Amino acid sequence: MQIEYRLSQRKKAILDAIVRDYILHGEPLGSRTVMQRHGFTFSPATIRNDMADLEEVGLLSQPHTSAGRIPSQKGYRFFVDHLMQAYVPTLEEQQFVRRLQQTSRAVEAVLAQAIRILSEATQSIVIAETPRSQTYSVSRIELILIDSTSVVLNLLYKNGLRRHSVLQLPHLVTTEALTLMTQYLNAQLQRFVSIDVLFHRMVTRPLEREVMPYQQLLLDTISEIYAQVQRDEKVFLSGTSYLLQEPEFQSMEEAFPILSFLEEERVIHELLRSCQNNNLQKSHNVYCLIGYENSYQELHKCSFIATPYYIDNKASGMIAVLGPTRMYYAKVMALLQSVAGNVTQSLSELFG
Amino acid sequence: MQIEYRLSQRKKAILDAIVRDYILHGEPLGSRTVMQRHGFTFSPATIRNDMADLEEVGLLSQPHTSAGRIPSQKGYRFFVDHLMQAYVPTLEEQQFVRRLQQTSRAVEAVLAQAIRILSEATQSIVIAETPRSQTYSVSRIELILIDSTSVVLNLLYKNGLRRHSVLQLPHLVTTEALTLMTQYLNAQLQRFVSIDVLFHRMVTRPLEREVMPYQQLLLDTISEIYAQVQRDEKVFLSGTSYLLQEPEFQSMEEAFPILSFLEEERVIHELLRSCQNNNLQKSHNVYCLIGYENSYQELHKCSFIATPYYIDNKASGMIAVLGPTRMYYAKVMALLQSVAGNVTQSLSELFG
DNA sequence: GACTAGCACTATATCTGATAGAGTGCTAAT
DNA sequence: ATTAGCACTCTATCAGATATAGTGCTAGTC
Repeated sequence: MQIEYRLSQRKKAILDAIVRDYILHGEPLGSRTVMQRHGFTFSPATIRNDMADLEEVGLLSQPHTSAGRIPSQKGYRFFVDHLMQAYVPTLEEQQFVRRLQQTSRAVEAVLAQAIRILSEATQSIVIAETPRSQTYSVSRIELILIDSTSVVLNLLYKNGLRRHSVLQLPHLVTTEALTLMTQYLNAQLQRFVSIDVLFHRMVTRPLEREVMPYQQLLLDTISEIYAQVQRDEKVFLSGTSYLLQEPEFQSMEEAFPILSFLEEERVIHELLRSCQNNNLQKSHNVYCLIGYENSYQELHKCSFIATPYYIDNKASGMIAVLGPTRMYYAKVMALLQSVAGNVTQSLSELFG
Repeated sequence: MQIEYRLSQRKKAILDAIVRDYILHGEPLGSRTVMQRHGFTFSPATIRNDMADLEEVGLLSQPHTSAGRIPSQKGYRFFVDHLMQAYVPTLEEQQFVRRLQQTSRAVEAVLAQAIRILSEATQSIVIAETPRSQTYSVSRIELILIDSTSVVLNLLYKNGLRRHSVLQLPHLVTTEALTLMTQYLNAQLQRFVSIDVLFHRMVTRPLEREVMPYQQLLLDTISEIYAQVQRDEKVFLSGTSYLLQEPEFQSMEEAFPILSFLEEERVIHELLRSCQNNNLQKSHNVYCLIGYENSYQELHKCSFIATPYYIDNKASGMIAVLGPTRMYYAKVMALLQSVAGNVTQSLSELFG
């Protein structure tokens, strides 16, 4: 992705000016305008020549012959990688984003509020996922019988957090069976460290002889636990309607596929996960997919900026901004990081 | 709302034809077209005169002088109330809608699937709310201590359902305190029947002397229980992007306010509840708000069709379809009722 | 009196051509 | 290497012409 271009300082300056200006105004830039608006001392003709060169290497493009130039997707990429200056949020923005501080006690509520704030601040679509189950590693499982088919599942995490929930089992359970299962599951957990691994082992391999009588019950239980741990994995969306305010998405042919795409929770999940799984390079400390770099065809006219939030020093889930490729990258990246930082902090207080 | 018009049979037939045709094709109808497409034996001139009369009483309108007529919102209302024939779903539709039958065990999953099916079948936005807390009436509360600050809350409902959840209390609790509280709460519940009433009494009036030592704990507990019961009240949305496929919502000025409106969960809740609260007249057995009849200004160009689903013979929550006023009312109403019926059935099996 | 044929009238949509404006590319001069 | 100048190109916009779809009204018919 990172292509090297040998560009003169002047060409870089021109490209930089065009990208910044286009992001702001959304209109193709002619050579005269570039000169006037950005205080260049060369003549328009010089700029024209440079622009022609920049177009040749694919960093700029022209909607039609007699229009000005606009950045190509490669142009945005070069800008983000080599030209972009960090954005310093205004005081208002800082305060606005910091409203997250005093928060409620549920992870979901923190995230819901965070994406709302961020989508309002950036006037873009914001996506977040709840913490992935792998990130809290379970240190102990406790099962407490409350009636013949319900048990309290008490998960103790390495980070000190504990979470209770109630399992509804399909069979009758006895206290003895439960005690045995608890011991067995904890012993297994010691060996295999994570619920995910444990679950997959238990459903694919035969069980030890001593617990064979409880085989069905045990499998049901671990499945319920696993489901419980997975169930909470949700996706939050905010600000989808902002997309319609962008001039490039005014017409329904452009907007419809994207809004449809966002209705598929499963796919959004995939997208959020793909960043970390594919070991994507970070730009300015965030994951950044510009246009075609995104493997989802529906998002080829969008840019996607994502960064994780942390629980217990582990990247636990993603927060992402989705907007047109003509996006105020510097600002979005700054505010996104700021909000993700606040989320990390809120959650660590919550789990501390 | 129900205005009486004295219309000749012929005028009714013409209005009926125009509304049905416009719903299908979306284009204004001229007198000739009405005659040809709907097999009228009168001449266009006659139809023209009738159309002029229908316009005069406000049932039709004309986009501009030399265009055909389209139904006004009053026209749709008259159509729905007096002209519309019930729609009989095709076999495919019946099968499609019936896919809900084999369902999962969670209320949320049933609703999520139901609105997805319905929005696909009607190609419209569909909204549903989770069952309102009042509708399950709680017959007994059980509290079981599992560690010093967590208790299992076991709610037994009159309909036989039981729901477990875990409360996280802000203070330490002892077994004795818990026993006392359980007794007290159940006694109160006997008197005041519903959790809502009980909660509101407890927070607004002084407590009995015998439980005064536990005042704070008791208030925290009832608040947590109430919050627990309320927390589940969510809104599900499906098919928002279908709105953009309607010709009347192609331009972002039209579509944006509606999509923004739908991002406010709170307001949707209000809307869904307002139907039953305001004791709205039903048309064809469903609630139906056409255009301006809706009190939310953002929805003045939409029609809203809603019907409750039932748990334990009580209307427990709403399912609704939102679309343009130019909506295939008969079909939407039929499919909506069919899906709502299936939801009622699925939930009653779940709770049986 | 209810209906209809005929016609003048009107508004929109669509096409055409003309014009202005913005911007380019190229050439020749500095 | 840079720039001034100029011919060229494409788009947007406007005016005018035309076709089309529809109406309303009048006068005549059953």
